[in-house]
Amino acid sequence: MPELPEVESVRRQLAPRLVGLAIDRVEADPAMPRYLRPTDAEGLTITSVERRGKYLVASLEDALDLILHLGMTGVLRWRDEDGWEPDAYVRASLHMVDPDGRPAILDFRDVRRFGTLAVTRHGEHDELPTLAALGPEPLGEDFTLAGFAAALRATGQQVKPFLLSQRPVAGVGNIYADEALWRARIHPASRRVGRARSDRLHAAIREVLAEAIEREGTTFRDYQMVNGASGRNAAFLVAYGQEGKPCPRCATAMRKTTIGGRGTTYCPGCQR
DNA sequence: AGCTTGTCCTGACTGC
DNA sequence: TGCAGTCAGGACAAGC
Repeated sequence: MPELPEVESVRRQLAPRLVGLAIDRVEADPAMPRYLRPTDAEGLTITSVERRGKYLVASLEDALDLILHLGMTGVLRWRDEDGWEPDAYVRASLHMVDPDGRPAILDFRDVRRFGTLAVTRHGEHDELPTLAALGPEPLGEDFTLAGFAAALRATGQQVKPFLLSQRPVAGVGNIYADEALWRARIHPASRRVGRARSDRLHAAIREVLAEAIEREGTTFRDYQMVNGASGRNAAFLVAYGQEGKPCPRCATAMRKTTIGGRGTTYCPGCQR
């Protein structure tokens, strides 16, 4: 499940090679309802490859954005490189030509079809409501203690589903929500998060995401980078997927439950 | 308007 | 061994 650290790791591998290339042709499964005008990218040069939350946003000539969301199982691979050959799960491909004249084909493999591929006018993301309403980048200066505290105070939602909504902060998914809430000692179902706990959660989100980026993401099952490598963060998880193991802080057995319809692992001993 | 629930999707896993 | 049922969770729409 690619979250911010996974998408950032992909972006860092992708950007140096992609910037400056022209997209000659886009092959995309026409049956995918979340693919919006992908062929509008044809003939246009990529000028930058940025990331907003879990979205990859490539700027194209003519003031267009090429937006890619990896969904649950999305992976990008260069055709016939690093041991990759396309299979039945490739839903879209970008056909380009490297500066040396060789074809460069980027395949988008997405087993569960939850991914998004869209071309929009630059900055006009109303067709992607979560992107349009996306909260601040957690590692940027717009993610402030006061703003985060105010957002938590204003909502009536449980704290974990609120984080997953992408509105208080961008890029936190199920893995890093569990990790950050554990680190901040906050119960994931809490509806009242005061300033002290809000500040702890703010710091915890930044820490778990920054550490995961350093380790190039968490590979639980599907996630891999553009060269096929796995992330190295899975061994450092203390909450997500750690049901039954002793809490590293208080030794209580980690418990799994469902909150907001999502599997949630937390420590009943020290997350209140 | 905002929160909650259900839906999509398909491979992996569980239990009989 | 085979097969049905369940689970996983991104975003988002429908329902309350």
